[in-house]
Amino acid sequence: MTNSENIQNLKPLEEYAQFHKALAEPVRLRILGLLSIEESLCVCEFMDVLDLSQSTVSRHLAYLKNQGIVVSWREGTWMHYAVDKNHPAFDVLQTSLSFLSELEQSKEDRSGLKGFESITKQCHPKT
Amino acid sequence: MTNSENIQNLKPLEEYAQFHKALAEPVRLRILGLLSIEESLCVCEFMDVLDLSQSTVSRHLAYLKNQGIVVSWREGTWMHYAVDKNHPAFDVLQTSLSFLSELEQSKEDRSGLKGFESITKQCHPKT
DNA sequence: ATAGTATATCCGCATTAACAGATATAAGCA
DNA sequence: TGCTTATATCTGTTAATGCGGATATACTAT
Repeated sequence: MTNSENIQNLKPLEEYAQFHKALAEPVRLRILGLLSIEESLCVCEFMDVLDLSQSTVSRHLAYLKNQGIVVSWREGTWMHYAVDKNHPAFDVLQTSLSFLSELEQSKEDRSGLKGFESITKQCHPKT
Repeated sequence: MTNSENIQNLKPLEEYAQFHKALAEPVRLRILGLLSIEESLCVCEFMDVLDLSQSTVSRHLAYLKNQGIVVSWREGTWMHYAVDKNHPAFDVLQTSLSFLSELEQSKEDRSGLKGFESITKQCHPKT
Protein backbone atom coordinates (compact mmCIF):
# COMPACT_ATOMS: atom_id res chain seq x y z
CA MET A 1 0.00 0.00 0.00
CA THR A 2 1.51 3.26 -1.07
CA ASN A 3 1.76 6.21 1.27
CA SER A 4 -1.01 8.21 -0.33
CA GLU A 5 -3.57 5.45 -0.40
CA ASN A 6 -4.98 6.47 2.96
CA ILE A 7 -7.48 9.01 1.65
CA GLN A 8 -8.68 9.67 5.17
CA ASN A 9 -5.34 11.26 6.02
CA LEU A 10 -5.37 13.41 2.88
CA LYS A 11 -8.52 15.32 3.80
CA PRO A 12 -7.08 17.34 6.74
CA LEU A 13 -4.07 18.09 4.58
CA GLU A 14 -6.24 19.36 1.77
CA GLU A 15 -8.19 21.48 4.24
CA TYR A 16 -4.94 22.93 5.51
CA ALA A 17 -3.91 23.69 1.92
CA GLN A 18 -7.26 25.44 1.45
CA PHE A 19 -6.54 27.47 4.57
CA HIS A 20 -3.34 28.77 2.94
CA LYS A 21 -5.16 29.28 -0.33
CA ALA A 22 -7.54 31.61 1.50
CA LEU A 23 -4.52 33.72 2.42
CA ALA A 24 -3.02 33.50 -1.07
CA GLU A 25 -4.86 36.52 -2.46
CA PRO A 26 -3.82 40.12 -1.78
CA VAL A 27 -7.44 41.22 -1.39
CA ARG A 28 -8.18 38.68 1.31
CA LEU A 29 -4.94 39.50 3.10
CA ARG A 30 -5.91 43.17 3.16
CA ILE A 31 -9.35 42.27 4.48
CA LEU A 32 -7.80 40.23 7.25
CA GLY A 33 -5.32 43.01 7.98
CA LEU A 34 -8.23 45.33 8.63
CA LEU A 35 -10.16 42.76 10.64
CA SER A 36 -7.19 42.11 12.90
CA ILE A 37 -7.41 45.65 14.31
CA GLU A 38 -11.15 46.25 14.10
CA GLU A 39 -13.63 44.15 16.05
CA SER A 40 -16.05 44.24 13.16
CA LEU A 41 -16.49 45.99 9.86
CA CYS A 42 -19.17 46.11 7.21
CA VAL A 43 -18.91 45.51 3.47
CA CYS A 44 -18.93 49.17 2.41
CA GLU A 45 -16.01 49.96 4.71
CA PHE A 46 -14.01 47.35 2.85
CA MET A 47 -15.25 48.70 -0.48
CA ASP A 48 -13.94 52.14 0.29
CA VAL A 49 -10.56 51.20 1.73
CA LEU A 50 -9.82 48.53 -0.88
CA ASP A 51 -11.40 50.39 -3.80
CA LEU A 52 -13.25 47.26 -4.97
CA SER A 53 -16.82 46.49 -6.02
CA GLN A 54 -19.40 45.33 -3.50
CA SER A 55 -19.71 41.90 -5.12
CA THR A 56 -15.96 41.40 -5.05
CA VAL A 57 -15.71 42.24 -1.35
CA SER A 58 -18.76 40.15 -0.52
CA ARG A 59 -17.42 37.12 -2.31
CA HIS A 60 -14.00 37.32 -0.60
CA LEU A 61 -15.67 37.61 2.80
CA ALA A 62 -17.78 34.57 1.96
CA TYR A 63 -14.61 32.73 0.97
CA LEU A 64 -12.96 33.52 4.32
CA LYS A 65 -16.09 32.53 6.20
CA ASN A 66 -16.32 29.28 4.27
CA GLN A 67 -12.76 28.48 5.37
CA GLY A 68 -13.71 29.21 8.97
CA ILE A 69 -11.23 32.08 9.13
CA VAL A 70 -13.85 34.73 9.90
CA VAL A 71 -17.23 34.66 11.59
CA SER A 72 -20.13 36.91 10.66
CA TRP A 73 -23.39 38.05 12.18
CA ARG A 74 -26.12 40.33 11.01
CA GLU A 75 -27.46 43.35 12.91
CA GLY A 76 -30.42 44.67 10.98
CA THR A 77 -29.27 45.12 7.41
CA TRP A 78 -25.61 45.36 8.41
CA MET A 79 -23.28 42.35 8.38
CA HIS A 80 -20.38 42.24 10.82
CA TYR A 81 -17.22 40.21 10.37
CA ALA A 82 -14.43 39.23 12.75
CA VAL A 83 -11.46 36.88 12.76
CA ASP A 84 -12.45 33.49 14.17
CA LYS A 85 -10.25 32.60 17.13
CA ASN A 86 -11.54 29.01 17.11
CA HIS A 87 -9.90 28.05 13.83
CA PRO A 88 -7.67 24.94 14.27
CA ALA A 89 -4.77 26.78 12.61
CA PHE A 90 -5.34 30.05 14.48
CA ASP A 91 -1.70 30.11 15.64
CA VAL A 92 -0.58 30.02 12.03
CA LEU A 93 -3.12 32.72 11.14
CA GLN A 94 -1.95 34.90 14.02
CA THR A 95 1.69 34.61 12.99
CA SER A 96 0.73 35.31 9.42
CA LEU A 97 -1.22 38.44 10.40
CA SER A 98 1.66 39.67 12.56
CA PHE A 99 3.94 39.55 9.54
CA LEU A 100 1.22 41.17 7.43
CA SER A 101 0.84 44.05 9.86
CA GLU A 102 4.44 45.10 9.13
CA LEU A 103 3.79 45.53 5.41
CA GLU A 104 3.36 49.12 4.24
CA GLN A 105 0.20 48.32 2.30
CA SER A 106 -1.43 47.00 5.44
CA LYS A 107 -0.49 50.14 7.35
CA GLU A 108 -1.85 52.24 4.49
CA ASP A 109 -5.14 50.32 4.55
CA ARG A 110 -5.51 50.89 8.27
CA SER A 111 -4.87 54.60 7.81
CA GLY A 112 -7.62 54.62 5.22
CA LEU A 113 -9.92 52.95 7.71
CA LYS A 114 -9.28 55.61 10.35
CA GLY A 115 -9.94 58.30 7.75
CA PHE A 116 -13.18 56.56 6.94
CA GLU A 117 -14.34 56.52 10.49
CA SER A 118 -13.61 60.20 11.02
CA ILE A 119 -15.94 61.10 8.17
CA THR A 120 -18.93 59.04 9.17
CA LYS A 121 -19.86 56.19 11.42
CA GLN A 122 -22.48 54.98 8.99
CA CYS A 123 -22.12 53.66 5.49
CA HIS A 124 -22.40 56.40 2.92
CA PRO A 125 -24.98 56.04 0.09
CA LYS A 126 -23.87 54.38 -3.09
CA THR A 127 -23.09 56.71 -5.96
CA MET B 1 -5.50 59.51 -4.05
CA THR B 2 -7.14 56.24 -3.19
CA ASN B 3 -5.57 53.76 -0.83
CA SER B 4 -4.49 51.29 -3.47
CA GLU B 5 -2.88 53.80 -5.79
CA ASN B 6 0.50 53.31 -4.20
CA ILE B 7 1.59 50.40 -6.36
CA GLN B 8 4.93 50.33 -4.57
CA ASN B 9 3.21 49.16 -1.40
CA LEU B 10 1.24 46.48 -3.24
CA LYS B 11 4.30 44.55 -4.40
CA PRO B 12 5.42 43.22 -0.98
CA LEU B 13 1.79 42.31 -0.30
CA GLU B 14 1.53 40.39 -3.56
CA GLU B 15 4.79 38.62 -2.76
CA TYR B 16 3.41 37.65 0.62
CA ALA B 17 0.25 36.34 -1.08
CA GLN B 18 2.50 34.30 -3.40
CA PHE B 19 4.23 32.90 -0.33
CA HIS B 20 0.91 31.58 0.94
CA LYS B 21 0.01 30.37 -2.54
CA ALA B 22 3.17 28.23 -2.46
CA LEU B 23 1.76 26.55 0.65
CA ALA B 24 -1.74 26.25 -0.83
CA GLU B 25 -1.14 22.90 -2.54
CA PRO B 26 -1.18 19.57 -0.71
CA VAL B 27 1.80 18.30 -2.71
CA ARG B 28 3.99 21.22 -1.76
CA LEU B 29 2.94 20.96 1.88
CA ARG B 30 3.96 17.31 1.91
CA ILE B 31 7.29 18.18 0.33
CA LEU B 32 7.93 20.80 3.00
CA GLY B 33 6.82 18.38 5.69
CA LEU B 34 9.54 16.01 4.58
CA LEU B 35 12.15 18.76 4.24
CA SER B 36 11.47 19.99 7.74
CA ILE B 37 12.85 16.77 9.23
CA GLU B 38 15.48 15.88 6.65
CA GLU B 39 18.42 18.13 5.95
CA SER B 40 18.23 17.33 2.28
CA LEU B 41 16.44 14.97 -0.05
CA CYS B 42 16.59 14.19 -3.73
CA VAL B 43 13.81 14.11 -6.31
CA CYS B 44 13.38 10.35 -6.43
CA GLU B 45 12.86 10.17 -2.67
CA PHE B 46 9.95 12.57 -3.09
CA MET B 47 8.69 10.56 -6.05
CA ASP B 48 8.50 7.43 -3.99
CA VAL B 49 6.96 8.85 -0.83
CA LEU B 50 4.44 11.06 -2.64
CA ASP B 51 3.72 8.58 -5.47
CA LEU B 52 4.04 11.31 -8.12
CA SER B 53 5.88 11.63 -11.44
CA GLN B 54 9.41 13.01 -11.61
CA SER B 55 8.28 16.06 -13.58
CA THR B 56 5.54 16.87 -11.09
CA VAL B 57 7.93 16.71 -8.14
CA SER B 58 10.59 18.69 -9.99
CA ARG B 59 8.17 21.46 -10.88
CA HIS B 60 6.83 21.81 -7.34
CA LEU B 61 10.39 22.00 -6.01
CA ALA B 62 11.12 24.70 -8.60
CA TYR B 63 8.02 26.57 -7.46
CA LEU B 64 9.16 26.50 -3.82
CA LYS B 65 12.65 27.57 -4.81
CA ASN B 66 11.25 30.41 -6.91
CA GLN B 67 9.39 31.64 -3.84
CA GLY B 68 12.58 31.51 -1.80
CA ILE B 69 11.11 28.90 0.52
CA VAL B 70 13.72 26.25 -0.24
CA VAL B 71 17.33 26.36 -1.39
CA SER B 72 18.95 23.78 -3.60
CA TRP B 73 22.43 22.67 -4.57
CA ARG B 74 23.83 20.02 -6.82
CA GLU B 75 26.28 17.30 -5.80
CA GLY B 76 27.23 15.45 -8.94
CA THR B 77 24.00 14.45 -10.64
CA TRP B 78 22.02 14.69 -7.40
CA MET B 79 20.09 17.81 -6.39
CA HIS B 80 19.63 18.56 -2.73
CA TYR B 81 16.90 20.71 -1.24
CA ALA B 82 16.45 22.31 2.17
CA VAL B 83 14.11 24.82 3.78
CA ASP B 84 15.54 28.34 3.49
CA LYS B 85 15.90 29.88 6.93
CA ASN B 86 16.57 33.29 5.40
CA HIS B 87 13.07 33.79 4.01
CA PRO B 88 11.53 37.05 5.31
CA ALA B 89 8.44 35.15 6.45
CA PHE B 90 10.37 32.25 7.96
CA ASP B 91 8.53 32.65 11.29
CA VAL B 92 5.23 32.17 9.49
CA LEU B 93 6.65 29.18 7.60
CA GLN B 94 7.93 27.64 10.83
CA THR B 95 4.57 28.02 12.55
CA SER B 96 2.87 26.60 9.49
CA LEU B 97 5.17 23.58 9.40
CA SER B 98 4.66 22.96 13.12
CA PHE B 99 0.93 22.72 12.53
CA LEU B 100 1.56 20.56 9.45
CA SER B 101 3.71 18.13 11.43
CA GLU B 102 0.67 17.23 13.57
CA LEU B 103 -1.36 16.10 10.56
CA GLU B 104 -1.60 12.33 10.10
CA GLN B 105 -0.69 12.55 6.42
CA SER B 106 2.56 14.27 7.31
CA LYS B 107 3.41 11.60 9.85
CA GLU B 108 2.59 8.94 7.28
CA ASP B 109 4.86 10.60 4.73
CA ARG B 110 7.74 10.67 7.21
CA SER B 111 7.24 7.00 7.97
CA GLY B 112 7.44 6.34 4.25
CA LEU B 113 10.71 8.25 4.15
CA LYS B 114 12.24 6.13 6.91
CA GLY B 115 11.15 2.99 5.13
CA PHE B 116 12.84 4.30 2.01
CA GLU B 117 16.12 4.90 3.74
CA SER B 118 16.23 1.47 5.26
CA ILE B 119 16.06 -0.13 1.84
CA THR B 120 18.76 1.84 0.13
CA LYS B 121 20.71 5.00 0.52
CA GLN B 122 20.84 5.56 -3.22
CA CYS B 123 18.07 6.26 -5.65
CA HIS B 124 16.75 3.09 -7.20
CA PRO B 125 16.72 2.84 -11.02
CA LYS B 126 13.59 3.90 -12.85
CA THR B 127 11.32 1.07 -13.91
C1' DA C 1 -47.43 46.68 0.99
C1' DT C 2 -43.81 49.27 -0.97
C1' DA C 3 -39.48 51.61 -1.35
C1' DG C 4 -34.77 52.13 0.20
C1' DT C 5 -30.49 50.15 1.77
C1' DA C 6 -27.26 46.45 2.60
C1' DT C 7 -25.66 42.06 1.28
C1' DA C 8 -25.52 37.52 -1.39
C1' DT C 9 -25.36 35.13 -5.63
C1' DC C 10 -25.15 34.45 -10.61
C1' DC C 11 -23.06 35.15 -15.09
C1' DG C 12 -19.67 35.54 -18.67
C1' DC C 13 -15.02 36.37 -19.35
C1' DA C 14 -10.14 36.06 -18.62
C1' DT C 15 -6.32 34.31 -16.21
C1' DT C 16 -3.85 30.97 -13.52
C1' DA C 17 -2.26 26.46 -12.21
C1' DA C 18 -1.82 21.23 -11.63
C1' DC C 19 -1.09 16.96 -14.13
C1' DA C 20 2.01 13.30 -16.71
C1' DG C 21 4.40 12.20 -20.80
C1' DA C 22 7.89 13.66 -23.84
C1' DT C 23 12.00 15.82 -24.40
C1' DA C 24 16.03 18.69 -23.28
C1' DT C 25 19.99 19.46 -20.28
C1' DA C 26 23.71 18.33 -16.93
C1' DA C 27 27.06 15.38 -14.59
C1' DG C 28 29.66 11.11 -14.02
C1' DC C 29 31.74 6.89 -15.72
C1' DA C 30 33.73 3.46 -18.94
C1' DT D 1 33.23 10.21 -26.88
C1' DG D 2 29.19 7.82 -25.84
C1' DC D 3 26.17 5.90 -22.48
C1' DT D 4 23.72 6.12 -18.07
C1' DT D 5 21.46 8.52 -14.51
C1' DA D 6 19.37 12.54 -12.50
C1' DT D 7 16.95 16.69 -13.16
C1' DA D 8 14.68 20.62 -15.77
C1' DT D 9 11.50 22.20 -19.10
C1' DC D 10 7.88 21.97 -22.59
C1' DT D 11 3.31 20.63 -24.10
C1' DG D 12 -1.63 19.94 -24.24
C1' DT D 13 -5.41 19.20 -21.31
C1' DT D 14 -8.27 20.07 -17.54
C1' DA D 15 -9.82 22.47 -13.62
C1' DA D 16 -9.85 26.32 -10.56
C1' DT D 17 -10.34 31.18 -9.55
C1' DG D 18 -10.77 36.42 -9.63
C1' DC D 19 -13.24 40.29 -11.71
C1' DG D 20 -17.48 43.63 -12.03
C1' DG D 21 -22.14 44.16 -13.53
C1' DA D 22 -26.64 42.40 -13.01
C1' DT D 23 -29.85 40.46 -10.21
C1' DA D 24 -31.79 38.16 -6.10
C1' DT D 25 -32.54 38.25 -1.11
C1' DA D 26 -33.02 40.25 3.60
C1' DC D 27 -34.09 43.95 6.76
C1' DT D 28 -36.00 48.50 7.99
C1' DA D 29 -38.80 52.61 7.55
C1' DT D 30 -42.90 54.73 5.81
